[in-house]
Amino acid sequence: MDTLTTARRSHDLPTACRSCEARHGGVCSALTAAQLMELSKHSSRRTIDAGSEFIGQGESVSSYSNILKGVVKLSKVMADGRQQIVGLQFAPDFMGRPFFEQSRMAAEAATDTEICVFPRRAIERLIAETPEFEHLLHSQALKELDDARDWMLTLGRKTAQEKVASFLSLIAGHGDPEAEGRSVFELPLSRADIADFLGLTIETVSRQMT
Amino acid sequence: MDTLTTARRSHDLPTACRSCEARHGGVCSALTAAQLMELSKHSSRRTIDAGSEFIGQGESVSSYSNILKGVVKLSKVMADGRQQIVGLQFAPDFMGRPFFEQSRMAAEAATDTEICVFPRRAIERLIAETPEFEHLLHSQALKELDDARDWMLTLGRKTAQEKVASFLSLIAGHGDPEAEGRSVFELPLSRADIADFLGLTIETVSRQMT
DNA sequence: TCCCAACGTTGACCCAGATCAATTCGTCGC
DNA sequence: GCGACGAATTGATCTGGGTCAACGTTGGGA
Repeated sequence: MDTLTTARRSHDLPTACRSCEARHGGVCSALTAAQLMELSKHSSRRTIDAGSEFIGQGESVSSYSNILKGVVKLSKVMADGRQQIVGLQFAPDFMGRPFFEQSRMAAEAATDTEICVFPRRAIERLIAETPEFEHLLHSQALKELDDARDWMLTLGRKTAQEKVASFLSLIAGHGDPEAEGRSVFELPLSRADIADFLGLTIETVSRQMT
Repeated sequence: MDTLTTARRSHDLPTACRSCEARHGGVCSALTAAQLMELSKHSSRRTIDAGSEFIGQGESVSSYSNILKGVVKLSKVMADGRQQIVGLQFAPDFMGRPFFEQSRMAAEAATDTEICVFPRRAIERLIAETPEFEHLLHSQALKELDDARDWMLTLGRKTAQEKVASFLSLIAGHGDPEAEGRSVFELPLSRADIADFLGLTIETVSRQMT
């Protein structure tokens, strides 16, 4: 794509989308300027503080969203309180389970997070009328499925030490590209979160880190 | 859909598809008779004996397939031999990772299995030209993702006893509908397979079953 | 400045499930 | 019918990681 086209296009873009990270890597990249304009009329930005849960397990949700900044934990809780994190999402991931209104897990901000929220109806219309949009959602779902299956191997067959190592390598892979090559990086999750992600206890995580 | 339409349509169908289970529940249901006819020219049936691996981990695959009968295990193996089953597929599931040629896991028939094999190219053309086809693939991917995440909770947080119970309930749910309500049903997997699925050893599985 | 609460680390002990080993069951070929 | 081999069960023992408890450390609020 040449710079001229990009420049002309961005002129027609909704203000909110002009400098949006999700505009390029995310699902919005499948949309025309006109579709973006229409969608942006019904969408809104929202910031979420670290630690606050914004979708509850079993809750019925009438919106989808894109992550613009931050890390989101997807987790499942059992009746007795045992918890397992089943996915981590980073910008510019799309959040929400297409074609199913009830959420089968909770979503909680692991760091301070910013999202762009779309009404369910608007997204479903776009899916129906723009095959390229569904294609991107499909690709993301396949990517998440690959990740989930890799993680099943970690959960089922690795030792505590290997689990922690796998976690660190996962985080390093999603880290700030500016920190690339650096030997120190920031952990977006607390020990308790890491434990829930790895199927361990916080004590074991702590011991393995030392 | 009325019976007349069905009857007329099935007249135009490729012989192989006439009595195919996957014709209705599976991805083929998104295709027109003409597309099916075209696809069937390049596709072939294949039977696989229980226990034989037909896609190796890391192998590059040039075909997709539909399961017509039987149960298929998807598994990941570590360098030292530790193995984890990361998915089970039943008729009429579609098998293969769209848009990615290299298989990240092995596929092995758990029971005697029959599949309908399609060349990669033919499927990718269909995806590109038939949004409804990609929609069904997308739906199946989302379903598999839901299953994988449920299983992560089982692997990470349940006791051996709960794992076995979850496994039995999973199998019962996919069982022969004719056996519905029956208190006895057949296990399509060996103890070793169950252990690999649950992240346990065969001894533990055996003890929990008693 | 000093609390206090949340988070993290460290230690002592224990148990679920792994490991190792022996035995039984089932089914196939002869 | 009879070995023989693989799958399943059963038993004895060991250990990785869970549990419980005490103790830093950090940071925000009065």
